[in-house]
Amino acid sequence: MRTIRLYDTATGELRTLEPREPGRVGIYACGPTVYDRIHVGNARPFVVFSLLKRFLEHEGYDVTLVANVTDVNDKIYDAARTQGVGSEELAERMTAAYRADTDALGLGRPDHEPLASESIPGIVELIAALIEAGSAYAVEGDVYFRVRTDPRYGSLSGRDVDQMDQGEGVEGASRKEDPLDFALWKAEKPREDTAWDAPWGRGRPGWHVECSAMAEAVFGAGVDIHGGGIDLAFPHHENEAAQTRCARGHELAGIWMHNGMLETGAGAGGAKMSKSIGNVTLLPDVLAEHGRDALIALFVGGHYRQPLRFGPDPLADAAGRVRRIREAGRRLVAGPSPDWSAELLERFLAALADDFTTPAALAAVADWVSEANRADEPVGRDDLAVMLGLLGLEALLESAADGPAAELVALAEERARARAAKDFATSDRIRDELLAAGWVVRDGPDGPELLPAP
RNA sequence: GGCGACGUGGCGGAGUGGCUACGCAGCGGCCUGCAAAGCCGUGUACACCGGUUCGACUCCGGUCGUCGCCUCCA
Repeated sequence: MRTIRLYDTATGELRTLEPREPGRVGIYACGPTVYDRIHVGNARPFVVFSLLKRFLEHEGYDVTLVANVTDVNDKIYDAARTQGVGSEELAERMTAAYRADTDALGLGRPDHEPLASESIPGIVELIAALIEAGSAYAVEGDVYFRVRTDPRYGSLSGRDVDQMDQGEGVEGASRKEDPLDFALWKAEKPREDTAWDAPWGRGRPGWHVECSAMAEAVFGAGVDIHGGGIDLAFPHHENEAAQTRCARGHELAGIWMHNGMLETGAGAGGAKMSKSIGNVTLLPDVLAEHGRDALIALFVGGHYRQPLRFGPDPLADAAGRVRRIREAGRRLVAGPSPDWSAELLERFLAALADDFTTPAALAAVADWVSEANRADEPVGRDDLAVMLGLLGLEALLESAADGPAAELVALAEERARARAAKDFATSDRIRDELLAAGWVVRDGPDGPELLPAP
């Protein structure tokens, strides 16, 4: 196994991955709150952590990836009320949509996808432990986390508790001992249609506590990598970390790994893609219009920690990259790759081992493609298949499922005859007809062939 | 205001104290009846100002600017 280094948000530096249990890596990635279809920004962590899992497995680790779904939340109550449906019904429908949308990315599923609504016993137990430890208190059916009992609070996101904005949240402000405190449990309210019994009263969990509970349900005492979007670092992950620390006496995560945001708009800087801003593009729409390969190529074309410009132009760039790789793939043969490939494969893997730098890995792929295109001998595809597989682009080596219809083949043959007779007017006319039917004619040394039009 | 990330060639985007990243687009050429695909060649790039150094795009300080978080957010 090579040394793998990842940037840890908590320490602000690259750290060597040293799993708690040798050979096994646990990853917990925060998933979406399901009150609507997910947008492409939500897809980034799904892609990043799915691909990280592939790489770690390639390096010989046994990897368990957990990505939760938040299905109990104020937003869900609000959306359900607006639509006049039950919140459970909406959450179930949107969870199914989330699964379908991420399935379409073609990266497989995480090993576990716990739901908050199915994790209540563990959540209640964790809250009880916090109350027992003096780090939480019940007030009128709510339970709040006592932030100042955690001396390390703020260490993940680099904040000083005493300098934090003391702005009062509207909710529960009068019941909190300290404005910094946050809700672990919220007492049932008249217009909410899901609630569970708990020792301090009927209600439902706060957002942050579910992740601490679900992570320990799968991994026990801590997880090697805990991740999600950088916008979750505070307060969500900070609060998760505090809960686990105060209830269990150990850190929740070894390495905190956060992906950057998608940005929209042209020019220098953009605006974060966000449901609250309303500049979102739904994942299924992107997949339908541009295909999953272009989207994944766009994602791996940037470093996961950096903000990524999203829009038609970046997608078109990515599509161009995809096209070139696919073209090269058409000329490859099955079997081991030539000697020159080893160095490029190593460069590729080293790039991933160095804070999962997929753009540098992709550069190795590009160089591999150039080398293969230059080769006079048939080139074996094995190493390229490994690299593309680790980037989630294995489909680029698959040939088109269906060939052209019989009448188009006949047309192409007619054109070949015209061309042989140097009747170029006819052959060019037929070529246009074929193009209109969605097929490009390419006259190669072995005769013409029909390819799906881009 | 506080904290964090960052400012690289037309666009996107890695990286490094002295040596071609890479992709897309462009230009010239080869190949082709013409295309397409491919190949070859081609770009005074590193926000600004100081400092350290034999040498900085790369280190240090400052300035300006962008983005994120500080409220739900991947």
